[in-house]
Order: sequence, then C-alpha cells, then structure tokens
Amino acid sequence: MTEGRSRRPGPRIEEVARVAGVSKSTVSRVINGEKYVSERSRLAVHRAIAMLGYSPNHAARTLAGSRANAIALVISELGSRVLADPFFAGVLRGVHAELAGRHVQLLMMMNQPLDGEDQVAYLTGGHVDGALVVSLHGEDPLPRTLHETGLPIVVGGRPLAGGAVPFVDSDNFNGALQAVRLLVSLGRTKIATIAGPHDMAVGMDRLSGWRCGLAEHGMSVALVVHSDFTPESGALAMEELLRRAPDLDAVFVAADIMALGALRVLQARGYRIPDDVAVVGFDDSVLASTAVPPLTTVRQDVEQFGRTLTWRLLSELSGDEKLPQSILLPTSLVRRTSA
Amino acid sequence: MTEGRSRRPGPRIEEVARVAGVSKSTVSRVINGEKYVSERSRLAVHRAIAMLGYSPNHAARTLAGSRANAIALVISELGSRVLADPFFAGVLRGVHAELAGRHVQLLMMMNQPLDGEDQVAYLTGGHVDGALVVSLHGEDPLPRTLHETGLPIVVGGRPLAGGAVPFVDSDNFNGALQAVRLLVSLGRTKIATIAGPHDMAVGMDRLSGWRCGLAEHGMSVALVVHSDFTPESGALAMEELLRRAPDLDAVFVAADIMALGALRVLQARGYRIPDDVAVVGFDDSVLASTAVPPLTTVRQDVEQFGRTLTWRLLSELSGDEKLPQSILLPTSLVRRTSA
DNA sequence: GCCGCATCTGGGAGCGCTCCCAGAACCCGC
DNA sequence: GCGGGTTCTGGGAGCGCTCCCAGATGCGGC
Repeated sequence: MTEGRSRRPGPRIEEVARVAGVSKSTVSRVINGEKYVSERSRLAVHRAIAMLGYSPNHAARTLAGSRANAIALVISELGSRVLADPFFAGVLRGVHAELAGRHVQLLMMMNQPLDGEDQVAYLTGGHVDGALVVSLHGEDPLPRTLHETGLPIVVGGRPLAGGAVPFVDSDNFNGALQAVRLLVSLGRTKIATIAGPHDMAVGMDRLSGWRCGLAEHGMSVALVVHSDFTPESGALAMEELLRRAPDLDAVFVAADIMALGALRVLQARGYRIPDDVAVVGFDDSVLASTAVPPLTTVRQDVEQFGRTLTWRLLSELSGDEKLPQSILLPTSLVRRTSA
Repeated sequence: MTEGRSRRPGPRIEEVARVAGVSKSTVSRVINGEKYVSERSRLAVHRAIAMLGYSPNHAARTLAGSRANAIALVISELGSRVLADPFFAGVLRGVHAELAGRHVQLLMMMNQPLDGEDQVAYLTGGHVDGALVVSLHGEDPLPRTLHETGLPIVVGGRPLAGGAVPFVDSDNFNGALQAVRLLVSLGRTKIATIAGPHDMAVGMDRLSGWRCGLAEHGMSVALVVHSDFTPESGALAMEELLRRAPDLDAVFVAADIMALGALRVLQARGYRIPDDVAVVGFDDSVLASTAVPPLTTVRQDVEQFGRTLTWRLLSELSGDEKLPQSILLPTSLVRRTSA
C-alpha cells in the first residue's frame, strides 16, 4: 500500500537514516550542518549518504522548510542589451562558480515590460531567498522596490535610484582616473572624453574619474560628449568632439565598444593613433584586443564581479552580520597600442 | 493550533476553493487545465484566483505531482566561450520569451569540469522535466548521455556525436552556400575559406556549404584553412591562405569574429576590400556592422533560435507527438561593403 | 424500464522533507 | 545529593499541493 505513486528515482532520507542507524531527524541535521550532532552520528550519516548516493529532494526541502533554496538572477531592462554585453557573460560565469557545491538553484528571470508586477510578486512570494539584480539603467526602480519588500538583494553595478540597496560594482571612478593619468604622463594636454549616458552610474562614475584626473593637473574638463554605448553613437560623439576641438590629442572613451566607432572616425579623418590622438577605452572586452590598433583600456575582472555579487548575497542569507553594504572591485590599466 | 509555522505569504488553494464554492480538487483541475470541469466552476475559480491574487506554490506542486515544473539550461563545455558569444545572449532572450506566462522555472547550469557526473545525476534526478543544452563542441558526450537516460532534451546546434538527439540549429549549410553564390555572381573565381575546427558541427556545415557552392560551378575547393573562432587564429589562417594563393580574390570566413582578424591581415598586406579581395563572414554579430569596412555576412536569427529550442522542448513535455525530430532555421545574406 | 458510458465533483492519502517538542544522557557546581 | 544547564536524539505534525478513488448526475440506446 505504500508504493502507490510514480516515484522519483533514488533513496529517501528515511533509507539513509536506516542505513546509518539513526533517525530522520539526525540525518536532516547532518545535511543542514546543524550543531548538536555527535561526531559518531555525523560520520555514519556521511557514509550512508555516500553509499546510497543520496541527494535531498529540493521541492520537499523547500516546502517543509522556511527557505526556498534558490536565488534569482534578474536581468532588468529588457535583457537584450545586458546580454549582448560580453560583460554579462563573465559575470554569469562568476556567479555560477561561486554557487558551485551549494544546494542553491539559480533561477533566470528577465524583466519583460509586461510582467513588472508579476515579477515582484513572484520574487517576494517566497519562491526565492534572494536575488541578484543586473540592471543597466541606474534609475530602474526595480532594485529599490525589491529591497523595500525586505527581500535580500544585491545589485550588479551601482544603482542611481538605489537608496541603501547593497551593490557590487567595479571601481569605475579610479579606472577612469588611471586612464587620464596615463594620458597626462604621455604628455597629452587636450584630453577629451566620450562619456556614457546620464542615467547610468557606470557612465557617470567614469566621467567623474576623468574630470578628477584633469582637475589634478588644472586641465580643462570642457571636452565631454555623452553617448550610449554603441559603436555608432561613439562615432557620432567623436565627430562632435573633433568639430569642437580638431586639435585634441587624446580621448578617454567610457567603453571599448564606443571606442571602436571613435577609432573609425579618427582614422577616416587621417589622424594617426596614437601619434596624433591617443585613445583609451574601458572594459578590456574582446573588442579591445582585436581593434586596429589594439586598444589601451581599463580592465575590470568580470568573473570576480560575479563571484563577489553572489558571495555577498549568500553571506547575507546565511545570516552574516557586519557585511560591507556595498563593494567596489579594483580596475587596472592595460597598455596596448592606442595610447 | 493550525497556525504553527512561519508561513509564506499569500492564500492557499484551499482558500480559493472556499471562495469559489468548490473543492480543492476542482481548483487544481482548473489550474492545470484539465477537462471534466464545468464552465460554471471554471469561471468561479478564475474569479476567486483573481480576487485573492493566488499563485500556486511551486515546491508543493513539484513535490506532489509527477513534474518538476522546471527546465534546465545547460551550458556545456566550460561556459566561458559560449557565454562570451553574443550569439548566446540572443538565444537566451528567445528562450525566456518563449517561457513567458508558463509556470516553468528556468534553471541555469554550467558544466564545470569537476561536476560532470553530479550534473547528470542532478538533471536525471527529477529536479527538472527537461533540458536545453547549449553545447559548443559537437563531440561533447553530454547531450547523448542525457538523452540516453530518457530525459527530454533539445540541443542548440547540431551535435556531432548526437545519435538521435533532437536539436535545433541554423541552416549553416545553406547560409554558406548563399555566401559562395554571391561571391560567384560577383565574378570571383578564386574563392578561399577560413573554416571552423573539425570538431564543431557549425564549422563543418558551413564548410560543406562552401564546398558545395564551389562544386556547382566546377571551382576548386582546395583553399581551406581551419581555424578556431578567434580573431587571432583568423589572422593566422588568412596569412596561410595568402601564402598558398596570393592571388585569391574572395574569402568566405565561417565567423565574423575570425573575419576581423582576416580583414586586418588583408589590409596590412595592401589588399583593397572588396576590390582585390571580397570577404563574407557569418553570424551577423555586432562585430560585422562595426568592422572596417562593414562586413557582408550571413545572418541567423538568434532570438528565434532560442524560441524554437524552447518550443520544441515544451511541446515534447506536453506530450505532443509527431514533432519534428530536429529543426533547421533559415539563414540569410546581409550585404554590406566587404563583398 | 435498465444498463452503460461520459461528465463532473469532493475526499483524502501521500509526496519527502523540516522543525518543534519532549525526553534521555551527561556534566557542572553547591 | 539535587537542581540546572548543555548536548544529543527520535517522534511526528505539518508544508501545499496532485492525483487516485468513489460517487453523483445526466444522457444515450435497447
């Protein structure tokens, strides 16, 4: 009478208990790493688990327990642009690496225009224990909304409308600062920038770094054109800069992908790189090394980014107090040919 | 006594039943779209669900039912290379679009060298109903292994060691064929190719298309160099081709990213593009439009790819018979400047 | 009239865990 | 000696669903 339904394969916790000569409760304690288990029992249980090839049923743990044993990876703002970014690929790799070995599922969610509300409902409905939010637009309200519901979240990239939402980000400010210092050390005196849009923290922080670097040397911070992280807009921005200052001798471009467009315009106008104009990009994406000439750029460790993001969330979930609210990851200059 | 544990928020199925004036069973039937429910009950239940904002508990459904209500997205072979590929980003977008509205979770899994066995165990352990496998190397044994366990899977990209594993792929053969026909129609007579590696179906299929296109016109298929989908190896391959045939007048490159390297070599040697040498790439990635000169290439609809992949799996899961075993998606030529 | 079949419904067992509770065993200090 | 704690253990009541079963009802044909 007990063999009624079509069962999933594999042993149950009860069998482990029998083989180990203890109760279900004790097996459960061992699995969840609780204290108050004798060394003897712990060993017996581990042996039994290995012998039977036991693996706990996720649904049952979630249903019975107070955790969902899953976290969400929320890709905000239509997903398309985030995903097209090789940056994201590296982050995802890091996230996964950090998750390895833990019994935590990674759920993918994209923020489609339709289901904004549904998504918040789903996330706060107990289906996940926390969320990693990768948001491009700094003013996306989602991170804040989620955080206010009390759901533990960590945002990848500093949110502009963040309030006190924990985030992990690359040190964009210092990366840009280093780039400018390099250009100055090379003797450049008329240093422009192609910045990102106003509504993205990543763009604004790089712009601040550029400003600060110039200010250090009393140089003008007038040569700014905002652009939107596409090669085409990078090209347009470069044209605008050249119109305003045909004699500029360096450009700090806030993303490699825009630098590609800028490079094309400079070359078309007959500027030699780096002789006439030095160019520094940002990201050290694959585009940088394949560009002609290969691009000097600011490197960020995207895999580390993903690992840190995940680590921060999991630590919070496991009750770790005194965690840093937010974390900045170092960036470093990569010298190639363009500067 | 009934309010014992810390509960997740929201109403239970029992409350929906009470409000709708029917039994739990009937509510369950409505939710799962079973037949044998009167129109009257169905309406009442829908109304109650809307009123209460009810959403079924995933863990409970999974535990009680015979389905896991989740599918896995398995990124095979170290993940790094697949992910860095913008191709993958589009696929993922498609996958997600197709999943929208269904109560199916998307679990991310990466195939790390360590946990090959664990992964198979996890996937076949009833945690998911099926899997989408995105595999780069055609000879990866994972798709076949999984398929043999009986787990419904669909592979993105034709597997070489596939056996009868269902897959979805772009029509690489015809894409290459079209590319060659274009080159022929442009009067080119010495058409080389930079092919992908031997162990990837995507490379081999494009190579076959190139061969076939040349054979149609009785042209030589001798000018082949294999490469590995990086710009650097594309450059090396181009150098090799020029050594063997300095007078070639066209190259079909099996990926835009390799074409970038080839372009660089050709330009460095003083060949004019497309005047001296016409170049056609494959993928229509972002690289193609930003290349100098903009690359004529073969386009594949990556989002459609993801949608189709998912559709095929879900159809199988819902018991659809007479599904096509595998599906090829059309590719089309995009004319730009390089040919 | 009656038997069969299709349609619809509710009751309730059970999915495989976690976590509460009660209790056993042991140590400590007075 | 006894009360108090800490350490360890097993029993068992759920978690919120699905799905089997039994039963009620309606409708057709003989």
